[in-house]
Amino acid sequence: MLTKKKKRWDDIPGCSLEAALNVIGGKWKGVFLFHLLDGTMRFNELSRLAQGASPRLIVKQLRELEEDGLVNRKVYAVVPPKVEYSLTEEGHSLHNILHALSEWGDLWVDNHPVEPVTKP
Amino acid sequence: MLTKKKKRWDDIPGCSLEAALNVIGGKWKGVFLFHLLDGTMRFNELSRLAQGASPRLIVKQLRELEEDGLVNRKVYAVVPPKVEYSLTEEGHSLHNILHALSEWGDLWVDNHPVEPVTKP
DNA sequence: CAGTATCCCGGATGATACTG
DNA sequence: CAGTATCATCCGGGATACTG
Repeated sequence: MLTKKKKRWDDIPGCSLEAALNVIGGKWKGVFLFHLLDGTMRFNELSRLAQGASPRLIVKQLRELEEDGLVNRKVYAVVPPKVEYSLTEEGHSLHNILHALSEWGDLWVDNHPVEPVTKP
Repeated sequence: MLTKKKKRWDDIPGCSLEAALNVIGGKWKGVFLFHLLDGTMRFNELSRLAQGASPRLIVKQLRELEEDGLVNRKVYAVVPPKVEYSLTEEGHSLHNILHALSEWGDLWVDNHPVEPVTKP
């Protein structure tokens, strides 16, 4: 019998670049990974980063990052609950890429001012 | 009066990293950009890279890349039609990032073998 | 060759409410 | 605090056919 887990990158088109983007490209994944570079964070802190996102989505993104081996989830058996998220070694291996993306995005945003443009 | 163009990164959460991922994160954008690093390509060549994608999607991705200033589209007034796509300077500025992503993706895929796993 | 034009679906995301 | 549960929605993307 086969257990075939549905992976988001099942459809790898032979291109590892696609795989990479699938792993870090989720809605808030970049932001989470980037901020986790600085240390562990709790669920609430991450929530605050993802302004306006519902807990559901946040959990989903974090679970996927966990499944993909980029993030650790440590649950403390206390009440009220406490859960800490941190990067795995593999997660930290994204350090350079995440910073590069951030810097590139910075420049790009500068060079591509968001319209509106006032029209006479 | 204001003209407000709907941008895919309208919802920038203050994080330039998100912006970057939104720009290069489309289904085939990474692949297209990566291969365009090596030179200009025609529509058909790009289509072949995106195995199984419908022309509609391909056009859409290319148009977005064009709008975002990463890709040039040069139309030759000949018949049969000939259109060449190439990277702008801004597109080329992604060189390092694209290669880094590709390499990282390579490693990651190696370390995360796709199931299925045979179960006794 | 390099696209358009339609129709359509499913997964990704949102909103709201509830709980161990 | 850190989530689940449920319902609703949106739109990225697929399939197919047609054209200058």
